[in-house]
Amino acid sequence: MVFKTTKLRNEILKILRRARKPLKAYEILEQLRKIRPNAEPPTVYRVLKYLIEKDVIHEIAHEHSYTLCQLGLNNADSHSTSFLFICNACHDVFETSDTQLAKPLERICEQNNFFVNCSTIELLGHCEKCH
Amino acid sequence: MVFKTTKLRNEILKILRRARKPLKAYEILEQLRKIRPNAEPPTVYRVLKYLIEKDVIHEIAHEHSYTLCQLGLNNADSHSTSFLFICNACHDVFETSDTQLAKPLERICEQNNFFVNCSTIELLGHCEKCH
DNA sequence: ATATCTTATGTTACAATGTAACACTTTTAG
DNA sequence: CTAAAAGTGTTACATTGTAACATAAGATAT
Repeated sequence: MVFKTTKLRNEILKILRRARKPLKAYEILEQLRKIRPNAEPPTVYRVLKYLIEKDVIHEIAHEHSYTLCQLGLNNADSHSTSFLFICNACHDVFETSDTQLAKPLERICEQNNFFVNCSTIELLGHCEKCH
Repeated sequence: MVFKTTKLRNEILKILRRARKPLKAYEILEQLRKIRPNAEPPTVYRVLKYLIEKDVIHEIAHEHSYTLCQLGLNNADSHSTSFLFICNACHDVFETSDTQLAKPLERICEQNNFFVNCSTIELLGHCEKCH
């Protein structure tokens, strides 16, 4: 699975990197239009889809937002699992990873005859500040 | 956390039960209109929100759909974790639960000072048929 | 190097999903 | 019984995402 870089993809990655937090597709579009004034939604969504497939970014489904995978690992490193903590109050998201969950998760999938692609797990609740 | 039943809520629960699969909000609305012809989106979304809070149904964020919690347990039973297997190909969803993940998940949350509400975990991949 | 094929992007138009705000009704608690 | 709270009706709209077709850029073979 080769990752092919293009001008547009780099621009969007740069926007996500600069943001230091998850962005919504239309927030990315807004930024992108500063350098590409006639950008439209499909421009953004197509790149997002590609970057998700390549495990470069995560979709945060519960928040309709997108963020760089903050960890050095990607899913080639199948011995770790990514967790996204999503605060229902302030909507902060932060990512961590753990190596001890991989085995049991693998077992659960096997038991259920399921073949996981992406084991980024979204946990909903409250962060320390909002608790 | 008391669950209060009403006519409307029961109607929507019945629709979800009959469906035997996750439904989208507008699919629920469509069904509901057969008995409540002037139902509107907020009617559905408000009930869904309530039922999610009460852990009676799950939102399947990656699919924009909603399903009855198929398991006898709810989150009062904090010793088990729900998993939703979502097939990226046929979009089938099925639920299972596991008791061995609860402890390590708890640890991860504690280590990150995070207070989980809902630990229903969506796993994306392919089901046996589509693999 | 050029014709061809594939991948990426531009563009238009729209579909699908979800919510704010206010009115009205029903239920609950004192 | 009355006031407050919870639930529902209704309108209007905001947000999120995509289909479909056109054009451009990059890769491949001869």
